[in-house]
Amino acid sequence: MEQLEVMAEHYKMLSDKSRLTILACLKEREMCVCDLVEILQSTQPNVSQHLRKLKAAGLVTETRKGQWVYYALNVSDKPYLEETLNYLPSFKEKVLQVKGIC
Amino acid sequence: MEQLEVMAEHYKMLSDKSRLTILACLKEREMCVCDLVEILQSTQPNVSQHLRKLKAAGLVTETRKGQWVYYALNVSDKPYLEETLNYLPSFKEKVLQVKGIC
DNA sequence: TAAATATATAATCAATTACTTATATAATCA
DNA sequence: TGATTATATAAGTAATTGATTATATATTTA
Repeated sequence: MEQLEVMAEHYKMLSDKSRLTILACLKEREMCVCDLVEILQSTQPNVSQHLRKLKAAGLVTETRKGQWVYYALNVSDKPYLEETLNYLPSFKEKVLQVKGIC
Repeated sequence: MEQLEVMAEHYKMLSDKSRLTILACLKEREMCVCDLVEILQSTQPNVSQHLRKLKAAGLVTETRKGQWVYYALNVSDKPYLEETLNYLPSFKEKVLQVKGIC
């Protein structure tokens, strides 16, 4: 797939409020699904499906840790994404609030 | 509308290959619809509709010059877009090729 | 091993999307 | 003024999207 198509696919990942929120949270630290369900105030399948898309597009990586699956941001090789994500509003506070729930 | 929603809407404008191409061209200079139809190898209504969306989202401005309507990039007040658009491949050559057709 | 917890997947559905074709509007020119 | 050129709008359509509900899988713990 050519460069513009890849970029378009990546930007599509940023074109949804839920996914932007997920990415903003993952900027703070890696998080498990239930953390994100809590922050997004959404359902587990909904969050899982957004994470699946982000993973398929290569924007996040997945690591199972026992019962939990942690997702981490993976944009260091995509500078046009990394830069633009720096402009997302901070979710530091909300991320701190769910710290330790899981 | 809140910040994340606005950003999501803007990124949605970048999530389509045709619109990314249009934006890459407008980085070079303002262009009329028929210029862009030529470069995109698409139809006039198709290009017009993409431009309408870009205009509605505030990413381009429109100026009629006689018979032609010129569109120009309008992202200087959206730094998270301006930066990321710098990573688009250059369309300088293709833009030069259509110069003077209209 | 059975129950509980965390996550993934599948099916469904309403809404949105990009494109096409046809037509309307606007400006220029003969 | 009528024809031509440039652009916009509208209607139709197939494909995609995000969300929901139901169910399956995987891991831990009692």
